[in-house]
Amino acid sequence: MSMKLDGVLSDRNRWQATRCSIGKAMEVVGTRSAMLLIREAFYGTTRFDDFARRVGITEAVTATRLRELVEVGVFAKRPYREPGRRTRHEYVLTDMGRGLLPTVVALMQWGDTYLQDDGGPLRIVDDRTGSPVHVQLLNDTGDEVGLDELRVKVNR
Amino acid sequence: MSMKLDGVLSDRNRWQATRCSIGKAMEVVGTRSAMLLIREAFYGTTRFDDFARRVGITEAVTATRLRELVEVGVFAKRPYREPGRRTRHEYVLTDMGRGLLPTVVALMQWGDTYLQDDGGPLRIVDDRTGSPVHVQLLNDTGDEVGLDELRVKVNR
DNA sequence: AGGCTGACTATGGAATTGACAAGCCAGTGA
DNA sequence: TCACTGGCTTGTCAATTCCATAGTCAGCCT
Repeated sequence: MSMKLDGVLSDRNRWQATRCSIGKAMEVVGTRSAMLLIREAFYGTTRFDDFARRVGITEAVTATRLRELVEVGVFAKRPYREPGRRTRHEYVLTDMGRGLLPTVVALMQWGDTYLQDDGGPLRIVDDRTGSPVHVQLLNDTGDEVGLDELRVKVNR
Repeated sequence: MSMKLDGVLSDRNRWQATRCSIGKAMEVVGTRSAMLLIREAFYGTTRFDDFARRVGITEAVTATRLRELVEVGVFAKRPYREPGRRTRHEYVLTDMGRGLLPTVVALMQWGDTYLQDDGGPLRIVDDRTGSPVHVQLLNDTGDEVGLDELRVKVNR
């Protein structure tokens, strides 16, 4: 009922997950506001006020979080000018930010399944086929892999 | 460069994500300690002391977090008795907890790619084939779907 | 009876997160 | 020139998260 630990990892008392990517990731996007801002960006939002209003957090929190996320490279801040308007900045996801798509969809899928009575308010589908989209663990040949078939190895 | 919003959702100013599953999920597992405890459970840890020591958080935090996670149903607390020992409790992931596997692996994969210099310390492989495991967004026919091909619909 | 161990609980303090409210500033548009 | 607006910044306050240290408690072992 758990992953298999390989070689030197097999005695869990003899190693520490000091550089754990999960821990590092949580320090960057491990707040509600950060995750919701990223969700909102996936929905197409790019402007400060829209972020604050649509996510439902204060402008102060929005400013702080966006600044941090720009700093680590999840968002890029780009100048833009609507005709007859002065220059403003928009916040767009970088490659790094877009790399969070599986995480965000996985979280949403989990929330839909276990925290909502009715499967959740929204559904994500493939625009071409209309079929529902879900997050899965796959091996190289495209087969789904379950928890019991996972093995943790030391990299390299 | 973002998801498509369907029908009534298409004007992002006319609706609010009040029951957003991502927000709800983040309130349950949106702390570093919660996510690391769940990671640790995937590695096979079940006992209080082991959780605290291996994750590297204090016993106080461990107790609080495990209590909350048992309450929401991510962990189950089960009595066990080793021969010649008194009864203790172990913490095991429920179905709900195991449902977080894609989220945890997605986070790890993202951290490995964008927050580590060398791809991260650990690697998860399929125990049967030895091939690396990764998280992907798939439609019903098993084809990968990118951000631009996603459509958000109202559930019903 | 007394010690040991695993599993907590309690206390205090620092840092982070977030709400609410107010203020500021650079252009437009009138 | 003056109000307005989008886009922030600042200030205050409460709650949460985390660390460190110390203490408790049940029952098994001797």
